[in-house]
This record gives sequence, structure tokens and C-alpha cells, in this order.
Amino acid sequence: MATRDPIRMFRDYLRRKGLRCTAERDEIVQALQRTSHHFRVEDVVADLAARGSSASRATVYRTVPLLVEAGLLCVGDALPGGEFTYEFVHGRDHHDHLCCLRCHERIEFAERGIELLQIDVARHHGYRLVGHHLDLFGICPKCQALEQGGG
Amino acid sequence: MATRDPIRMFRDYLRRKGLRCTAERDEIVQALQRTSHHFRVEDVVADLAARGSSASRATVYRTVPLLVEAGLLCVGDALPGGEFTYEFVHGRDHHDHLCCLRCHERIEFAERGIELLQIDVARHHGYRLVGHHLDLFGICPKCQALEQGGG
DNA sequence: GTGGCTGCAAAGAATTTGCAAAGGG
DNA sequence: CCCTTTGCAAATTCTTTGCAGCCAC
Repeated sequence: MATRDPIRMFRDYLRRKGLRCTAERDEIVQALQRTSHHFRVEDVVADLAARGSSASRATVYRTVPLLVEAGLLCVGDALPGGEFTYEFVHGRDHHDHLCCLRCHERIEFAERGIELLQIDVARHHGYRLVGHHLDLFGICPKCQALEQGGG
Repeated sequence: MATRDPIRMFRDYLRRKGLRCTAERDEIVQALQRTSHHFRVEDVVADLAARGSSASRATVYRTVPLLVEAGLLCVGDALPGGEFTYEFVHGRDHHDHLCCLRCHERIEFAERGIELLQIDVARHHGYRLVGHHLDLFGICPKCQALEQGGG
């Protein structure tokens, strides 16, 4: 397994960018590993606070964009109020998402057929495909039921 | 051209849901047609204000989620500060994007096969599919050539 | 030793909400 | 008529920012 330590990956990224490796940044990455797979920034803040970490809310907010750029996080969908969800993508197989517009349930799926067609599209345009980002939006079964019941 | 009138599409949606067709909601859809293809909620608010529309900011915010669910709008990228961009989708004129990571060329494409598979995925999970957001990332032919030349 | 990083708390924005009045079906 | 929708503006909530001291390099 080539799964590398995410803390190390982030440090490598920071060094490449001439930024500094700090205890706070390490702690934030550790928090990502403890937090649920799909999470909000506030979840990380809460986790750190509960552990008595020295990393503050502001530092978390300042670090998240770096983590996204480093490839450790993906931006997910938005919650009412404009808050974002993120996904910790380190060391996991690629997958796409099916999201409920109502309750924001987030189902992961991998569809070989779609990926193959993507390769076709890229090739048709002469592109060498590197990656993709696919979100499907819809209404989940539960919310559909509520709808008919009189939601 | 099979493109249906978006106002009518929205009204149909509202009726299906037992919601009401109002002048304000019509005006918001009209504003979408005037606003640039990718826009922010505040752009719509500004457009309506400039026209002296009776639709207020609150109403716009309350209507946008309905438009997304109705399939007339797609959620686009997020801006710093948590603000969203939206995209006005004309019925079946929907398209996805193929982006070059080097030169940021942005090609639009529509691949029926992918869309059909998406419907399958959604159905398999019991979801009613409303929309999707797909970006392919790669290297365009020109940049590939430069690469080999010694980029 | 230097320049980036951090915490704190207040500022800044975007979005939501409550309530009474107006209007669609 | 009943129930949804609306406007207004305050409230809520997420995110950014300014500054002084600390710390990685």
C-alpha cells in the first residue's frame, strides 16, 4: 500500500510552497483523521477544542484552503446558510457523490461506465485526462416521502 | 428548438409541488435571462432592484433553492466568503466542462451517455435526480505539445 | 534574526427568520 | 376563504481581518 502519512504529505506541500510546518497545522490534519469523512469546518474546530489543542478557529479557517490546494481535502456541497462541507480524500479510492438537496445526505458511488465515457470525451478533444469532479443533486427517498406526506 | 420557456417550466414545477405562481417568481426567472450566464444571488437582486421589481432580496433567496430543484439553476463554484455562483440552465442545453489545468482553456461538452448513467445511479439509490455538476480536468493538446517540447 | 504564523475578538458578509398584510387557487 | 408568499429589517451564522507576540527555519 502506497498510502502515505497525510501529515507528511501536508508538510511536503508546505515546504514546496515555502510555508512553515507548525504544530497547529499538524494537529489540524490529525483532527481530519478523527472527524467524520464528510465534515464542516466547525466540526474540526470542535474536535480541536475538545482536545484542548492550541489551534484556534481562525487558524483552522486559514488552513483549510491550504489543505484543499494540497489535495488532502475536497470541497463538498453547501448547507443552508452557505456553510460548506469538506471531504478528507487522503488514501481513499476515488468516488463521486449523490447529494440530497433537502437533507444533504451524501452518498458515495463509483460508476465505471461514467469514468470510461469521460475518458472518451477527453480523448475526443485531444485531452489527456487527469481527474474529475462529479456531484449529482437530487431528492433522497426519505425527503420524497415527506414531500408527499405534506412537507 | 425544443427549448421551452423557462417561466413556464418553473410554473409547471410550482404547480406540481402545489406551490403558487406569483409575479415575483416570474420576475426572478426573467432576471435570470438578463443576468450573465454565471452569476451570484446578489446579481439577481441588483438586476431586480434596478428594474424596480417588487421582488425583494429575501424573496430571491427563498426562490433560488426552488429554481435549483426545478432544474433551472445549477450551483456553480464558491467564492471566498462562502458566496456561491449559479448557472442558469436552459432546459436541455445543459453542458459540462473540460478544463485544461495548464492554460485553463474551458471546453463545454454534452455527453448523453454520461447523463443516462447518472440517472441510473440516482435511480439505484432511490433518488429523484435534479441536476449535476461535472468538471473534467486534463491537459489540452497544445499544452501536451509544449510539454514534450520541453515545457 | 527575519518573516511567516497564531490567538483573540471584533468586523464583515451572506443568508435566514418572524410577523402581519396581500394574493393565488 | 385558506394557506402560501411577501417585504422589511433584525438576527444569525459563517468567515475574514488587524495586531502584537511567538516560532520555524
